[in-house]
Amino acid sequence: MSISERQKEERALRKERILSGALTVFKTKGLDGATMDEIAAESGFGKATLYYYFPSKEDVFCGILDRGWTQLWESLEEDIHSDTGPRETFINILIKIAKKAQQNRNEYEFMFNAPKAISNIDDSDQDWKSYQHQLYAILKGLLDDGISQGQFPKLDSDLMFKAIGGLFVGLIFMGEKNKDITGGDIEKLLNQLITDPNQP
Amino acid sequence: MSISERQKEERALRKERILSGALTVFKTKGLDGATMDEIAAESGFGKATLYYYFPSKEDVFCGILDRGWTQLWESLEEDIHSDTGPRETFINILIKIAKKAQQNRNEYEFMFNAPKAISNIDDSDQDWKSYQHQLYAILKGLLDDGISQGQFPKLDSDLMFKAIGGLFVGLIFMGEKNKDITGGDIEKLLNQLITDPNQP
DNA sequence: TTAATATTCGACTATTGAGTCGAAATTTAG
DNA sequence: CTAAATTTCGACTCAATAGTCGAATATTAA
Repeated sequence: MSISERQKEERALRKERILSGALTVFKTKGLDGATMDEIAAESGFGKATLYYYFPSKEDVFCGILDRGWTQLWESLEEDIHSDTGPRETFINILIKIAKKAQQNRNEYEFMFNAPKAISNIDDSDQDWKSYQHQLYAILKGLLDDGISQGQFPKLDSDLMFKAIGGLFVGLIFMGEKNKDITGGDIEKLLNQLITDPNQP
Repeated sequence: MSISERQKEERALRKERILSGALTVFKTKGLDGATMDEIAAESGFGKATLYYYFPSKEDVFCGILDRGWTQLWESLEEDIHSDTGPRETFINILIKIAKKAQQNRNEYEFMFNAPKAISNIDDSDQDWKSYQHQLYAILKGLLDDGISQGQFPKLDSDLMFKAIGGLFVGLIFMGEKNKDITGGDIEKLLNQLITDPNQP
């Protein structure tokens, strides 16, 4: 008579609920401004209950990142393993991330910005970090291949990666306005700004 | 027998010392992680002395931003008022900022990233904010002009501004490596990535 | 029904850190 | 030299908040 499947699911659902509440509070109050009391109130539990599901505030925090990066990674796998050329794959992935980021802006803003604001004892033994690194490695690889195949301007790929990464983050997250950027906009921008030397 | 000129200067110097110490602590501990005790220790004063020079922690914080944005603004004025075309002026300014950012990386990282981490009662009555806005307005204007003169790709200038802003920040601040990007690199990247339709 | 198990929670504790206080040391000016 | 003004500071207060405790409630399984 161990825990039933349904019990597991409900527990997971409650965890989700807490993570959502936490995200809301983090968004409005910032990482340190958010208190466990507020998160508890927002998610509809007593504070002590939070600690029944998560051992610490930091674990709530990492829970959000884990969920986000895992989901993102999974949703990208088909694109990653497609057999289109590096340039197309690269751009497809960026567009897909952009779309997901627009649908869940708070979550993605958190995923992309929050980690910088930590200096804790997380010697990269966090799940989300491995997903993040894998994704970055894939993108870097596509960029390298694309450059060597002449599909991108011939530039140092590290530099290019930084530039595109920054460009991308700026595009999605900069500015208060929520005038939605369409997938088309992003595609156009990427194609305009990252010129393909083969297409004159 | 009011305060002498020398006294004023020394006081300003002590303030500088405190700001530098604060910057060091902010860099290692983060905005909220940094304590006034640490800042005091780092800058070589007792804590109470800090409060003799700055009324609150937030004022220390804003002091750094004020100093940074004011200096940056002043150092850019000649470029802003030069009579080169919009594209060239635009790129010159970016290159200049990049160079300054490399010389004072901590300060500039703080200037560009820290403000996001605040949600306080600073209804834009801060000096630094006005300098920041002015600078952004100038850049936006140059971009608009450049686009209408056909010196940039024909794209929505808001979008373009976000993209270039992000690209720039990514280029300077992303990645842990401190392999210095040369001014030449940046110029090359800007010219490669932001293609000039007139130069085929 | 009943006992074990799982879940919930408000009140409490313990720590941390911003800002204050009043007194001491130093500098200035006459 | 002396008194006023300036500068310095360690010790203290006080509020905020992460995390704990033990008891209460709800659910499950037999």
